[in-house]
This record gives sequence, C-alpha cells and structure tokens, in this order.
Amino acid sequence: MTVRTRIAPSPTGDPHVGTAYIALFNMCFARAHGGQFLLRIEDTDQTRSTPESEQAILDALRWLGLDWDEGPDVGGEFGPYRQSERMDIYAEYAERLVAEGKAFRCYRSPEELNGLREARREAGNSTALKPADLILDEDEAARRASAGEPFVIRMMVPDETGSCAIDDLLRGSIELDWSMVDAQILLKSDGMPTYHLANVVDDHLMGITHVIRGEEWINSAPKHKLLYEYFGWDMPVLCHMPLLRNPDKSKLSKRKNPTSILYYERMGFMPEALLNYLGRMGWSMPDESEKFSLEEMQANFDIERVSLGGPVFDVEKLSWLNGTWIREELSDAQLADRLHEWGYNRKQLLEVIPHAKQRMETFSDLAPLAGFLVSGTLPLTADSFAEAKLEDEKLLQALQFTLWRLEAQRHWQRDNVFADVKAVADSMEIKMKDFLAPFFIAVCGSTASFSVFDAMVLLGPDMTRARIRHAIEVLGGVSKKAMKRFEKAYRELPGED
RNA sequence: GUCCCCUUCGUCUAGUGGCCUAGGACACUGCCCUUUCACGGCGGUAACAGGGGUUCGAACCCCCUAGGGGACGCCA
Repeated sequence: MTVRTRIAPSPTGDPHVGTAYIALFNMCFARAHGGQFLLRIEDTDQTRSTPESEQAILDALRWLGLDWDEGPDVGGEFGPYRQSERMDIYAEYAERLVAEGKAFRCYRSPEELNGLREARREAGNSTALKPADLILDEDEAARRASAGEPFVIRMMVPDETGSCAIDDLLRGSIELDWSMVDAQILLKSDGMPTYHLANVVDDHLMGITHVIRGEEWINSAPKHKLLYEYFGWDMPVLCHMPLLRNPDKSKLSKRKNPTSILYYERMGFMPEALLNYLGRMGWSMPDESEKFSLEEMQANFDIERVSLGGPVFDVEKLSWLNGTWIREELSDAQLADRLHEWGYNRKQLLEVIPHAKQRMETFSDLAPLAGFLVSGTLPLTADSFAEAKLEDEKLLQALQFTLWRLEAQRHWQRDNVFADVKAVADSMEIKMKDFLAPFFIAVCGSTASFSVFDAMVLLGPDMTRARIRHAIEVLGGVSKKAMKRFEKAYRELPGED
C-alpha cells in the first residue's frame, strides 16, 4: 500500500493546519497497514508556490513530528516528494489523450468562456462547459492555431444525463451527475498541468493505491475516474475526510481562525499536542482517550473510526490538551529546554535587544518592554483603547481595514507592513500618529513600546493578525450589518479594488 | 440556482438493532483540596434536527422535510 498527501503552498506561504490534518491521516493509514507514506508538493501554479513557501510546509510538518518515506522519483531533480521542473511529462500525457481523441485543444478566450457559461445558465443548464460547447468548427480552429493563439488542453467528458458512481472508503458509493462535470482543463496555456492531470499522472507513476484527501474533492472525482479510464490505469481507492471548520461551521479559514501551524508554534503549543488534537478531529481512539502520541495513534489506527461530520477546530480544547502534555509528559528539565528552544534563547534575545536597549535602565526593564513578544493573546479590554483618539466606529474601521490589508500581504517585511498600514491611514485621512495608537495597544499591549512595525515583523504575520482580530473582538466586534458597511467602504477606499 | 456530502450536549466525540434512564472530554457550574490563583479530586446543567416507515424492539436501517457545509476557475 502506498498513500500520498498532496501539498499545495498557500499564496501567503503559511503552512495550514488542514494540510497537516490530511497528512496525519494519510500517514497513520499507511503505517497502520505497513505501507508507504509519500508527500507530493503541488507546484503547478507559479503564482502560489515559491521555494520558501514549499520549504515552510515541509518544515512545519517535520516540526509536528510527521515524516514521510522516500518514494519513487517521478521525474525531477528535486527529489522524490517534490514535483520536478520537467513539467513536460504532463504535456506528453495530455498530448497522448489528444491523439486518442480523449482530450482536445481549446482556443476559447476567457471572454468567450464567460459568454458560454452565461448562455448555459440562461438555458437553465449547469454552467459546466461541455466539449460540444467549446469545440470550434474546423476552419476557425485551424485559423486560431495558425495565428498562434494560446490554447489549453481539455478532457472529453460525456454529455449524457446519467451519473457516475464513485466509491468512497467511508461513504460507500456516491452518484455524481455527469451534467455537473465540465471539460476540465488538463494542461494550462502556460504548459503547466492542472491539479486534475498532475494528480492522476503522479499517483499512477508513484504507485499510489489509496488517496485520502479533503471532502472538497468529491465533486471532481468523476473527472479523475475518467482520466484513469482514458489512460487505462488502475484507480486508487478514494477516501474523503471531513473538512475542518470555523466556529461558525464554515470551512476553516484564516479570516475567522488562526490556521497557520506557525501561529500555534508561536503561541507556544507543543507539536505533540497540536498533532494529538488534529488526531481527535473526526477520529477517536478505541478507548476514547483524549491524550495520545503519534505512535499510539498509528498503533490503534482504523480509518473506520473517522466520523463524517465536519469538526469545529476549538482552540480552547487544544489549549487544555496542551496543558496536559506540559504537566504530564515534560519533566521540569525538559520544560526548561522546551521554553529555551521556543522563545527564551540567545537568537531571539538578540532580535529584541536593538529595540529594547535604548529604553532600558536596568535589566529588569526588559520584561515589561518585550514581554508581549513571548505572550499569546494580550489581556486587553475595551478600556485599553481609551488613549486612542479615534472615535469608536473609526477605530474599528481602522483595525478591520488594516487587518484585511495585512491578510493579503504575502511578503511580511517591515517596509511592506508599513506601506500597508500607511495606505489605510492615508485613505482614511487619519494622521499616522493617531492611526497607530490602537495598533500599539493591539499588538504590543501599550502605546509605550518600540516601533509597532518592528514588533509586527518580530511577531510574524499570524500572531499579528490574531492580535488585531482580538482587539476588534474586545472592542465589541463588528456586527454583520457593520461588516457589510465596512466592506463597502473598504472597496471604495482609494487604492483598493 | 444546480449537484454532492453531512446532522448525538454550546464544542470534540462514544454508539454499527436490545447492554441507552444515551457514556466520556472541553467549556460552564457547585463542592473539596488550598494563604491566593492554578493544578488535582468529587458532583451538576446540557444532545440523538423534525416527520413518516421497517421491526417484537431504532440514536443505529429506509423515505421525506429542514438545517449546515462543500463543489460549480487557465486555484488547489
């Protein structure tokens, strides 16, 4: 048995807990059956992945204690788990399907596609574009081809009304209507494969026998099944895990919850405890114990014990669990080592000292000056913001707008963070000095601190955003109605789209 | 809107037709321990979404309804 977790770097480079969640279950499943557990990095979208964001994910998984086997090298210089630069192997497979009439070149422009979808919608059909919608007559196709227009390769799909049966390890047989299945793009106009092609080709080449992935993939399973049939390959057994949820039950997202593994590390959670908690999401030990190690989970793993309701990621319970790990599993000496390793080491001290030194008269000044860097959620109340000169609505707006802006920031460096904050201040026509006050309080816990931008950089994106989010909460939060108003105002700000 | 998945305390879950008067954990709460706060110990509040079947018997099987979620991209 060989299973594999496919990893997609997020645009911001944050390693997502959902990735670790899926990886954990893949790994336990594989190891419990004496099989292999492989990783595969998704690298087909150049706008998303960078060497740094890929490395960040691998590091985060290792930090959690997850390890993977060295699988077959599917074609690259980057090792077994990493997709190669030799993307041409996918083009070859795509062309093979074209030659066999199982895929076709599509020269349609984005505008044409929108028009076609609109037409289908108006006709009361699903918006799934079918080959019949897309294929141009021979003359036009030849014209565009000779004009050198960009094209993609799409797969042929049935235009019938029946359904496709997909077998899921946990859910049994699922019937999906062919009407919902569009002529999926296999190869993009830049020559890169989409997930669907790369996924099938890689899995075949890597000898994958079981695929455990998120529930969000159920709907594309018919495409994958079709591709296996087209290529004449054996299809792996599919298993779709429930999705981790926000407290409001929506799919776990950064906007509503800290989702980055880095946040939990920064917050001071033990990797063992975080992994343990992830293992309790939708799964239970046969004896229902709450605290267990990765080894224990593997030893007792049974995929049948996965429950299908989407579990809400509850930081409160995670905190309790982490507490039990600290108290029950760590000797005093071990805890000292962990603390040192975590945030009380020379390297981290050297990062703070340049900012703290000028403000110190005695060594004991350091803790009040820099304590916020080794804190989690700051103990703030609405009164904490009394010093801020902004009126309530403006204050919330300033925090919310900046938070949105920072959520989109992909390069967490001082200049960029500064530019983001400044941009919002300028567009709201608030003086920087007044604008910054609430951020000092939200991020540093006080207006008496060194540069809030340096603080944000030292704290990292996840902790910074979590603190701003927390500030908004203690200030009473933004009501649904106000949120609508804010979103509108935010869009209308100069410099925002 | 269309299709798919899901539905046990507020949350994570046990439960695979009789062991269920539905068990455990977090949170909340009462008491004990304690110079305080925690930790720990002992209690408490709290759930089978609703309606129809099947069955001697249903949280569990089937159907309908409702609710939640997901998918409908040259993102994964």
